[in-house]
Amino acid sequence: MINYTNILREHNLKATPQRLAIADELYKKGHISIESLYELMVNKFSSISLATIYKNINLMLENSFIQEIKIPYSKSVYELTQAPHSHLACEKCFAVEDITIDLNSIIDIITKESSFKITSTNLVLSGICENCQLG
Amino acid sequence: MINYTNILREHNLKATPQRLAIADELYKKGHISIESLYELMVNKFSSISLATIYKNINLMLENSFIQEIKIPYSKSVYELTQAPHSHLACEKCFAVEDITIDLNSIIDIITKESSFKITSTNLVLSGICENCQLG
DNA sequence: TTATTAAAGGATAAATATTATTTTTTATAT
DNA sequence: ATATAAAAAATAATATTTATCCTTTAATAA
Repeated sequence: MINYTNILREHNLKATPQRLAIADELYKKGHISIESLYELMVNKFSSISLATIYKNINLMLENSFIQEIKIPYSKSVYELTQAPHSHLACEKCFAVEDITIDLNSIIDIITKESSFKITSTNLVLSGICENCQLG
Repeated sequence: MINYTNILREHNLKATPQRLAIADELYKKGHISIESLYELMVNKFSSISLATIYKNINLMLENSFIQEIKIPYSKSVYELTQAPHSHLACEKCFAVEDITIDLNSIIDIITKESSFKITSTNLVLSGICENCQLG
């Protein structure tokens, strides 16, 4: 179990128990939606407010402690900030997996062909995950 | 000016004046958010209801007449359904451009390396558009 | 054409989702 | 240990999206 106290502080976020719990859930689950996170947090802090979830998610986003991943035909999920990577989104069970894909060649081509200056990439590949292919 | 009557009907959508106007705006603007679309439509149909916008957008999505594009740190925009393609999103002026990128090699690699069955791709490249680089 | 009918639009209420406000509590630096 | 700025809790307020109900209309066929 990782202690996120210092990592939170490095992102200018006070290390409150609620935030440590959010970080811990994000670490354990990998990707969580707002509503799932709220349900998980209520188990740990019975009196936690939904507003606290939103305020923390927004602050964590602003301070780049977490990232939002927008999924087609589904709700956004959030993850701890890591090295840039892409995502696999299962259309059946809505699970989200990380995947590292080298997009540099694509960026190079676009940079040469157009005048658009790319600063970040967001790639979500939708389909059916291994588990759902079996069932 | 394209007449979308038949195209709407092919998607099992009645060709009402409101829908023809929505199609026309999507064609002209390329990508529009819900609120922008509502503003544009009020100019043409002063008594149009916001619910009509939502109902039509949802129906058009269900019938694949349009697509939703989820943009990082911004609101979704909608476009007429075309051949699959990717998007360039300007972080400054929030304009969205279409761009055709061949992602087949990437899909092939993932298909070989993992058990995930990819059915569609969603790539949004964020950055600064040509216009905003000048200003 | 006109009549019929299922569907769409308008108005508005209701439900969800998100943000703001106020007071109480707490993490952190001194 | 104390002071203080920030966070949490408890709402209230907004914003966004969907549902409802009644009226109007597009599509179909006689």
